[in-house]
Amino acid sequence: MILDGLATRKPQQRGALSDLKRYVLEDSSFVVHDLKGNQDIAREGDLLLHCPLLLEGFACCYKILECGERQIFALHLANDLCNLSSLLLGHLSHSIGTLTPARVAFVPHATILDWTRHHPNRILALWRMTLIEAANSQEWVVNVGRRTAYQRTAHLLCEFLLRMRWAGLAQGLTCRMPFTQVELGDTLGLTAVHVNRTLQWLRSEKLIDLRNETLIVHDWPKLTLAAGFDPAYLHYDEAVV
Amino acid sequence: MILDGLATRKPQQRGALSDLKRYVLEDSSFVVHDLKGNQDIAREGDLLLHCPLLLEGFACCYKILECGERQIFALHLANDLCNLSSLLLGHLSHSIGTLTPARVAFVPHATILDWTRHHPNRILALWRMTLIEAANSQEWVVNVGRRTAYQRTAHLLCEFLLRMRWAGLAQGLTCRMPFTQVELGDTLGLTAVHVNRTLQWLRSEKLIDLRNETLIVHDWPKLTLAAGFDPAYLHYDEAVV
DNA sequence: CGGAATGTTGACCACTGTCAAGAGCGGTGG
DNA sequence: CCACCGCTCTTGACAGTGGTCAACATTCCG
Repeated sequence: MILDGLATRKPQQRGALSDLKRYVLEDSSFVVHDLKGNQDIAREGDLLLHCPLLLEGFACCYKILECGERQIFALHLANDLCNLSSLLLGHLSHSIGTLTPARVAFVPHATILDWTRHHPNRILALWRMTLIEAANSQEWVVNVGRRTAYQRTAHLLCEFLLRMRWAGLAQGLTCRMPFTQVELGDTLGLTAVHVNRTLQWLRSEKLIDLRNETLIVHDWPKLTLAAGFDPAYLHYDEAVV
Repeated sequence: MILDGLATRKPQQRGALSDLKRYVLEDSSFVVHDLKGNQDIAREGDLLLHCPLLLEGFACCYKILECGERQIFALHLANDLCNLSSLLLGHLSHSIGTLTPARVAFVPHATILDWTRHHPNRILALWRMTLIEAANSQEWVVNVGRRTAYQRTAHLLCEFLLRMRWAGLAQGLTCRMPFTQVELGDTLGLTAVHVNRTLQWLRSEKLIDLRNETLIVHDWPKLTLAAGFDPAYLHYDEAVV
């Protein structure tokens, strides 16, 4: 049943990521930065020696094209590890930036590697996390490649609400969503003007409300239907949280 | 320099994947299937107990929408391991299918896990491989989200030729590319009709030729320029091949 | 040789982008 | 406290990229 995903879930620590987070916070080798909105955490081409762990706020992964256009392909909520690829891959092939004021812990690679030492399962947990991110990007290709603006926008809202709920950051069908329409456009592969039109359409259909940085879903079943949303790709049950 | 990526490379075995392949072929626990074109290797929702290793031919990862449209988000050449996610993630969130007649070895998860036993670096090599795939999907989001049909098509051709070269499957600026325009459309998020128009445009600009299942690039610098192609996201230097 | 799949072309259309102007809103400084 | 400025949202007119549909050509293959 399509409502399954909305089943109440304990937002508490339940997996490897919270364990890693505890480990990191005990160690004192990380640095915390308070950033404003719209600031880069890391840039394409950078050679990172630490992984950004988002403690508060919202961040995203993006690329900028020659022509100056931006495409966001991943949103990060509080508690997300924003980039694990630098652990193994060398130069970043994308940028990472904040969308709102944010608090970011820069965790040295060495700390993460220490945490995995003698615990093969922990490596697998991190690997699993990157696999889930890959599945997310793949769904996003489908979204941008084959869905209309209306479906695509609905899809983003479904995904966002669900992730916020899982993170314990939603109340019922309501959650904070403090992004400008330009930022939503950069995520959806649309212009801000068209995001505006699409949101109004979704509102006029009584599916959602998105105002004052707050998302309210009025009709989850219809929204998921309109979006063609199937949360399987989020692999929540297997997530490391 | 943008031509760097074209530097001649030894296509031979040079990394973990060839090592894994050798290991697998010595073991006899895998099964080889000969498939026709357009056949599924695995379907969304399947619970795999083995990883498909493509020995010959071309395959792809894709999803089908409710409306029946297909989006391909990854192409696989001979020697590619088509899906590592089943090793850690349970039910497949996408389908895998052949594009041409193909020979596929189904390698039991256990065999792969055996191969990693006592070799932590091998786990990292596989993990790195999945990270590179994730970077590929991310670039593809940018492609589909922000580039025009013309740029996007040029980009696919750049990526494809480069990967074929690295796999030792190209001669100079020529390689096999036996896909229908419908399949290219499913990859590019375009209709077959528009793929046709776009390819003709690229041909009229003397950048490429794509006929008889053969891709010929006439002007690599102009093609990469038109595409805004930067091969960094392919992480070739770090690939496990 | 004949039928199916694929490629090609043209006419037409609509989804989404572009441009421009104005409204609302919050922050800052005089 | 008010004026002003900048950012975001909103709206409308218009344009163009890419989709749809349909017919026909070509290639492939049994």
